[in-house]
Amino acid sequence: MDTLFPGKDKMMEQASGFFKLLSEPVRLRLVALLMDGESHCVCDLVSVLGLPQSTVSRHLSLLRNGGLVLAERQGTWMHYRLNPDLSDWQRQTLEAVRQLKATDDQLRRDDAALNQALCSKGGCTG
Amino acid sequence: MDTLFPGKDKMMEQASGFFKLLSEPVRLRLVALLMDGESHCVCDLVSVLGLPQSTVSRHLSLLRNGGLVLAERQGTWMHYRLNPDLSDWQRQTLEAVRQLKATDDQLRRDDAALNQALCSKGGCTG
DNA sequence: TTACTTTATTCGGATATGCGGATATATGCA
DNA sequence: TGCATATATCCGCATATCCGAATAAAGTAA
Repeated sequence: MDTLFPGKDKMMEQASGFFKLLSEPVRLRLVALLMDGESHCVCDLVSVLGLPQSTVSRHLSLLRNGGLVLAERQGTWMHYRLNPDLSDWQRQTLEAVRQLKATDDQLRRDDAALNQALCSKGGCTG
Repeated sequence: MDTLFPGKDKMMEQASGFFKLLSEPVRLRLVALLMDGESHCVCDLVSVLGLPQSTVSRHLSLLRNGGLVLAERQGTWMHYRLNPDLSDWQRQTLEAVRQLKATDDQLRRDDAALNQALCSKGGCTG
């Protein structure tokens, strides 16, 4: 079941579990990518991160399990997006991540790569 | 040297490392306690958390190593406090923790216990 | 059904993390 | 010096975490 927190108190567990989800570079990159408010399929995320599909899928599964993201099937594709119903302190933490994105090279590269990927698929300029 | 992040990219490492520090219940409780803006000796923190001194000291050492808290010797005692010079996104994250404190039973109990401990030492009502 | 695409899960192994008793260090004081 | 207090570190051990190739599962279309 991919634990990421076996059993502790209760709310503390939830709180530290939330931070634990963000404490892994791949997951932090994924969350940062999903902060554009859109849904994205696993394949796009895989191509942006440049990591094995199993790795990305596993981390997405953990994020989903922790309630940070939602998943929705659309045909063959699974689309992930941020969970809009987070608690206040969780939302505020994600705002901190948004601020981090402004200065972190890796996260900015990821963002650019995602836009690039979406362009070559759908056509960009709207 | 107590790793808590062996070697990765760079800023990402710092960012996820920051969240990793908060992802451990004991450390989260410590950070929450130190958010009163005061310095506290290890012994007080030990008595509040009700955990072995070695455990508390080890976690404080990790927090210090990660730049989240500062330590200052005062005679026999070592006083820990939050590092006031954090980056914006880090400060915002701590604000989220402050919000969490408002609703988390464990963290509130800790706060009460700390005040209690300080009272029986120094005299309270000031 | 078969073939193909996308995603999820399994598996073994390397590494990281947390624990807490025991011990080492540091400081203060007589 | 010797003793007491406070803190840091060491140590072995249990558990958690991560990786990524391989495989399974789910959907689509012929």
